[in-house]
Amino acid sequence: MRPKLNDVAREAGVSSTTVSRVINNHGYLSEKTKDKVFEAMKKLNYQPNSIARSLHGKQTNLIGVLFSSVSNPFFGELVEKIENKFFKLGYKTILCNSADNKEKERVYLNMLIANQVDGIIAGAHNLGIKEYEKAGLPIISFDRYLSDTIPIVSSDNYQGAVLATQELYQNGAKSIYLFASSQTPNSPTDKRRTGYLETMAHLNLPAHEKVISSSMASNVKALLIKQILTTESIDGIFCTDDLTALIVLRQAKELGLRVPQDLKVIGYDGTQLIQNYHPELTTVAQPINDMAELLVELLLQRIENKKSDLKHHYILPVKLIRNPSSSQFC
Amino acid sequence: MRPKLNDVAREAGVSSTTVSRVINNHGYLSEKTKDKVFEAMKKLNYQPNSIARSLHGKQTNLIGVLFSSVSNPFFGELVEKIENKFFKLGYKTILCNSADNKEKERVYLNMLIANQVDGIIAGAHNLGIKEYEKAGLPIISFDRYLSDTIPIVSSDNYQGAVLATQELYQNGAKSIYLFASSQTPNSPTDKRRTGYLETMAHLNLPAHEKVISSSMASNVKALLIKQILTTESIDGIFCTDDLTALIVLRQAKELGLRVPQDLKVIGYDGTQLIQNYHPELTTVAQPINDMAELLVELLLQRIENKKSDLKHHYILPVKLIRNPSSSQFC
DNA sequence: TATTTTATGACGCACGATTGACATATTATA
DNA sequence: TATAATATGTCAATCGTGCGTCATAAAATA
Repeated sequence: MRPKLNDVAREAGVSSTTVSRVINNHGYLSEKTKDKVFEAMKKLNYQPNSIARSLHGKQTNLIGVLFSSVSNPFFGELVEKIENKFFKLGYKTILCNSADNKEKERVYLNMLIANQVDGIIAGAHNLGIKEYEKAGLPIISFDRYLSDTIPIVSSDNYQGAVLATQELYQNGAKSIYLFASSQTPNSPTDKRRTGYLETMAHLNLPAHEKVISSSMASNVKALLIKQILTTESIDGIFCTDDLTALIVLRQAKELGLRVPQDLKVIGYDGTQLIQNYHPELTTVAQPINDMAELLVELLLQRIENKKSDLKHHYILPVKLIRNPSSSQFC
Repeated sequence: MRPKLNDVAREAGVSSTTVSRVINNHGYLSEKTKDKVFEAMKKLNYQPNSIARSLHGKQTNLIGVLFSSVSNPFFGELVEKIENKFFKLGYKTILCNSADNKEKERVYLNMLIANQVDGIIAGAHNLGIKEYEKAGLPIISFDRYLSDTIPIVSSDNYQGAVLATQELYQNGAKSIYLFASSQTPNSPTDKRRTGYLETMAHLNLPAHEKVISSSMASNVKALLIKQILTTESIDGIFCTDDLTALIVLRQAKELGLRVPQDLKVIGYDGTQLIQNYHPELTTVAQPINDMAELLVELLLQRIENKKSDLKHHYILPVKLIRNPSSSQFC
């Protein structure tokens, strides 16, 4: 049996009240008793039961972090940053991978409520608004509209798409395609789409969109992309995520297309993984660290002061990362 | 205020005892009252407070999952699988990224104890054995020895190294190097090292080891690797992780070395990410899903039956994944 | 009709820690 | 010395649920 507060009291030869006071640094305490208590705690290897504390007080210091999948490097890196920052502030992170499954997301949400988490970072969005609202918890959303009262943190998807499209154009591409990973309105990809479309219109170039669904297996993606590359006349592609861009590069290579001479490719996300292991890929980097920082900060503000009025949408700037070796693509 | 059991009772017009009975399906209950109660629960959007339940009962249904970093794709994929499997069984996962920081790992461990987790999957190992032992909790270790009482799950690191080395040899490599990501005894990398060394000895070939520390920044790694490739005469490299292998491939390309004619490279881990986006890399794939499955299953056995005698070491088979396009490397 | 089974309520303790109200010492200060 | 500040103890309530014990009543069965 794990030692309890009373055991520590007995060991230290003081009352349980005193032990509690020492732990919470509450009221008058002499150095002597403090030392005695700490020593007893150490000797018994005592850890206050935070379940019991949570039941009494209000906070559990638990945060629910809900994303579709940490095996996607972008989310993996984001979640890691979030987890780190919360940890430094004394919060623990319950990880939830919804796998883009509505039912799973609902069950997770209820579980988080049942576990009295202090707040939620929502990065998986298949549920309706109501479900999140009825949670009655501080929530910050990553990159998607949930409701008018739930703040959103995202990078500047629109501007990122503009940058990407312009970059392709300025490097000589004329037949520029968009390879989008989804078609959901309200999704970040959709704003990237808008940015692309408007830039193309501005440049008086015809837009071409292809959906490379993120739910497809990568070999299916590869096949589809290969087919598109052979059928259509393309000299520039803006992929709404880096992993798709990698497939494009590979298929282009297999088809004997020279990059960047014949085909220019630009990705999106700019994870550390891509920057480290695929520096050849020009990409629009989201400020993963800054976004994590802001998500955490805003959620804490909401937790500490429910009515603190936050802006509804926080948009952080993106950064174009060019292939370092010359100004070329790939 | 979140509704409590009493509120549901009032709403349903029954006693709180009855509500508790309905929730826990305990004792005699008529369909009528059950329905009334469920309806009231739905109406009030009631979720039993699992904090309170945990305090009363024994289990919290929380599992601590302690790894160094989920932003590493291998751990990301493993953690995701683990989380999924636990979720299906009604357990929640507290994610801890120790970042290979001893102090952080210790704080995390204490935090998990304080939170009364039912058990721990330990995949970050910088602490001494004692700290884990004094936790007095069911623990299963991933890939490293912690103590005689803590079971280990790992893939067959030795055999994987043998396979890798033999593969290089059978494809004509004679001057085969080991690029190891660390030098820690007891670590999985060390068993891969042993496998390499013994195979080389068996083949009557001289062994060459280089440490490419995982703590190095990737551009530093790249520089170091480039330097090794230019200085030494190498025609085969066994990297103890895939990401390092990717750097090797890139540097080889930059140096004009033809792969696989001039240099054969083989990696280790075989994540879905690598298989999907770098099918050209021959690698030794660890059975990520099976390992996750086993870790979860063993921990649950320990939780349900403390004294259940498990084997001390479970070694799962690895699989060589060759570049599908012909039998070539890269 | 007598007895068992089924269905519900009322009550209270337990889980482990926090906290406030009071009481009582021991020091320190006026 | 009288008063205040400091230091500790006792006691009890509280957080939300689970569950055992009793009691009671209706329905089902003997």
